[in-house]
Amino acid sequence: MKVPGIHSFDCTPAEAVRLQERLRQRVVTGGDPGTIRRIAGVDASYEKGENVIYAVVVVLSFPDLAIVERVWTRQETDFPYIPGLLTFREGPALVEAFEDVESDPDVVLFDGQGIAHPRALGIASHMGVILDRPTIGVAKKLLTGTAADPAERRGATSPIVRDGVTIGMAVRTKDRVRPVYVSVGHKIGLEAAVGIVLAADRGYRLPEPTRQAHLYANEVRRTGGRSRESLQTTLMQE
DNA sequence: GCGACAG
DNA sequence: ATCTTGTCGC
Repeated sequence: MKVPGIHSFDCTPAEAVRLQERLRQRVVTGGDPGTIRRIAGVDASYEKGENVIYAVVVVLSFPDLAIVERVWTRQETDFPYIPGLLTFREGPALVEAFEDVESDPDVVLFDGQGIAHPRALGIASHMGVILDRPTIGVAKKLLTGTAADPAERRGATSPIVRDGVTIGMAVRTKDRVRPVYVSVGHKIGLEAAVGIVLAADRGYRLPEPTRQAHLYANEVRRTGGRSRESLQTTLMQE
């Protein structure tokens, strides 16, 4: 994929906050991707004590959700994990991974927040602006705002509210299992985002794109991308 | 000042 | 995110 370099990630935490406040104005919080044929999931994994990050992008067909492409990258990071500044830690590696993606995903799911963020620019929104394509944030925990617990049945929802404004939706993707927190990333509305997350879920807490990305990220970290399953992708990158 | 705090 | 086995419950 062509990823137009919008800005540099080389900055201090204070500069990062200012950049977020500027970029938030470029986020489009409405719309609908239309017919979806390809949906991608993104995730990152780390080497325990070192500053090494493995970032992956997994593209699946939709609505059948069969894996059609998997890309991974290994990169060193300097930026520490700071709540609210996750993109500055994982962004560089993610951009590198996306540059190797050959498919053309209609929407991308991220492991983290979209606009349900202190400055309305979680990793899904930020990357959405960088990639200029529809994105959705699917987080396992809230960063800001509050939400009542959704009914226990799969499909139940409850709005994530902050200052009286709905910034996302707690979504029960599996009966009696903790909900995931969905928020608009870029170029999509909340209703469409929730519908896509549920349509991309196959009975696990996490929707397939994100779940597969998580599994793959751990696989390449533990095997150095040399496992049998990823041999083909590995050879293509070498 | 104190507590909270995506991955 | 990562370090880690079995175990209780649907």
